[in-house]
Amino acid sequence: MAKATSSRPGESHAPTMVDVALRAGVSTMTVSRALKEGGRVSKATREKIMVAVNDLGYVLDQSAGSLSSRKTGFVAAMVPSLNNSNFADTARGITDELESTGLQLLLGYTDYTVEKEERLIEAMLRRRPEGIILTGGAHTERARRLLKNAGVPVVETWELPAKPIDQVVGFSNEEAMGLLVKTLARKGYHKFGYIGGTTSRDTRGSQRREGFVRAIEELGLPTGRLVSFGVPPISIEQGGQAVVSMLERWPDTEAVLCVSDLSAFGALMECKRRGMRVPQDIAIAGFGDYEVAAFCHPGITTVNVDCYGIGRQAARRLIQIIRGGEKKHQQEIILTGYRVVEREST
Amino acid sequence: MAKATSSRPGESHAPTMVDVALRAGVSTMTVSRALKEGGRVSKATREKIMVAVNDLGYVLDQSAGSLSSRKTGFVAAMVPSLNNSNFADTARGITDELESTGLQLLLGYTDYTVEKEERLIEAMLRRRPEGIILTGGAHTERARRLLKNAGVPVVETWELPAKPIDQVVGFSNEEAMGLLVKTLARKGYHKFGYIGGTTSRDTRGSQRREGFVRAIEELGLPTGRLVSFGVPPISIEQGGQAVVSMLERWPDTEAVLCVSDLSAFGALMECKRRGMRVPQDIAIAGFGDYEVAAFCHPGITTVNVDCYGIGRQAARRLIQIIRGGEKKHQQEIILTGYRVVEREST
DNA sequence: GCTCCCGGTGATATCGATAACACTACCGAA
DNA sequence: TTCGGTAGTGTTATCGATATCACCGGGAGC
Repeated sequence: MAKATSSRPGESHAPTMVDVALRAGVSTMTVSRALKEGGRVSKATREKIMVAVNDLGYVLDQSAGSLSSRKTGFVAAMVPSLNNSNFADTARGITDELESTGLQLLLGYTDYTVEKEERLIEAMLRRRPEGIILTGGAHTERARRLLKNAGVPVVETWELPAKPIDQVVGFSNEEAMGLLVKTLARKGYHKFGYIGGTTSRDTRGSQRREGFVRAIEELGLPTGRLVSFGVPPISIEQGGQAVVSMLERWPDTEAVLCVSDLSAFGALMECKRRGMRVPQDIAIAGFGDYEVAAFCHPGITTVNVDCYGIGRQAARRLIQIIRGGEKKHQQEIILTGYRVVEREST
Repeated sequence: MAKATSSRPGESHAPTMVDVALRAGVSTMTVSRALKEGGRVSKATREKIMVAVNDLGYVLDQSAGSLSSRKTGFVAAMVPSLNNSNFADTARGITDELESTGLQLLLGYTDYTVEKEERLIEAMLRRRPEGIILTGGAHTERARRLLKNAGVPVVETWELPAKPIDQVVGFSNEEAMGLLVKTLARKGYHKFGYIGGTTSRDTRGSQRREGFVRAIEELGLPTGRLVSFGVPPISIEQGGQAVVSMLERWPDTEAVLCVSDLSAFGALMECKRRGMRVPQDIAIAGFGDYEVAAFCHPGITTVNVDCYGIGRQAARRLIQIIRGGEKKHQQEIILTGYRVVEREST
């Protein structure tokens, strides 16, 4: 019999499992089992319990549950920004993959800084997540230490870090941008310019820029046409301003590659506003294959990245490790695809 | 003295407060106080404790903390979609407002359905959030019951529900769309068309449509030019397809109003692709003032909504209630602003 | 007929923190 | 001197669930 440590009739605090157990005439342990997936409880008992649960409007308290089971059911994920549709897709991929597993996402955004990321990691770790998903491979030393101590699987995404913490799901931004350059060079473009943000906060942006520079050098094309404008993530408006600056300094530029589709779109609109023909007068390409790139006029050539897939695969890998119970799991590096999408802007 | 219920040397599970207390030579209670904001602990003791915390790499376990303090520090928020920059802004507003308070956001997306919202609410309630933020006023009966039982403050946002659950932070979508119609009518447009999604899943979309219809009727303008296309949220591509359908059925339409800027952008691009001049041949307006509307060419006339402010104010109101400890708080309805932004597309 | 095993259930001991209260110095005011 | 007040600390009792082990009855296998 369950102990009668229940609510006094007058007071109405939220019902607990004890209340349910009393009402159904069973022990709390049986209630606990009935509310779980694989709980071995007879059909009759389960029904009694469900009736009691509905009558009382009982909702399981997972805070208490996680304490005793030592499983919180949380997965923490950090993205640079919630407003970037690429990362929003990744977040959606994570959520969708987690949905069937009963794991819940703790989502935070770092605003593209490792300092905020560090604080966020610390806050998240207080919730004892069973796995952690990060964007990129740049972290503070302290963040690395915290993650190591936490002893939970970590997935870095969207890049191929030189010194991975644990798991990786991503692609080489450098190679992807290099592929874009080569694709356009093959079409006959010769004088390439690059538009990106000013600082190195956005490591993916820096890698794309490096990929651009290296590809240009390898192909023996004119170098040096690099415009840095605005703190990442560089906006549509800043893309427009940057292309103006590009044309002032190097008016004969034939093709402008941008760190993202948003800046490319801004550049495109600014060129059209100035009466330039795209791609006849100037070709423009972006990165990320945002929806706007496909449906603006002319459509923007870009690099499509499997954002949603990155999220799903990162989550899937975490689930494997968490549910697999591998004590010492293998490091795994999962490459995700990308491809150049050629449209009318080049 | 603290009891010595600590880890055996060989095994290395994560350190607990007991480990810290032992190492610092104090009780766990003192450690707990030292790690809290307003904890009254002597400077010397706090320093000893901090040394121990760093040595051990200790991180507070909030799961355990919330159980005993009966405060989880969670706020749950549900938005229709993570990929919509308007809602992303709201989510950012919530996060930013919560940041300084130590409250943490549990974010979920409903995919524009009340059924998924209901499941999400149930899942969130298991985490015992101290407050809940919803988008819109349409919920299942069961969801309403769950929320009532939970006994925590609830904020509905982005609309003015006819039957509010508790707090409200939003505006009238109907009036906002009506204002847009009247503004354009004043410029001389006469034959108005409307483009929106097919179902009523998107209640804000339905309200905007109603606002459109009512304004047209009040002004005595030609009615009936309504195109429904695609399941909300209607995409850029669908906006383009919808405007084609509009022009086929009512070729003399002078101004097309769209449920959102994305569909307006799609419509705009499709018109340009077909060689139409905007606004001379056809005027186009959207809703939401997305970044793309401001920087595409021509810029799209739209209704600016304070998305970020909705998030901040919703969170602020929750914090007031939570921290204020008002047992029976007042219902409050906070109106957020909107304004028509006229650009070249009309 | 006797084990053995297994489905179904209950009792007990935690999980890791904090609330609440108790206690000790030590201060200044009456 | 005595008393109240306060800063700093410790002790104890939970918070609400679940892991674990124990127990019981009945069918299968010999």
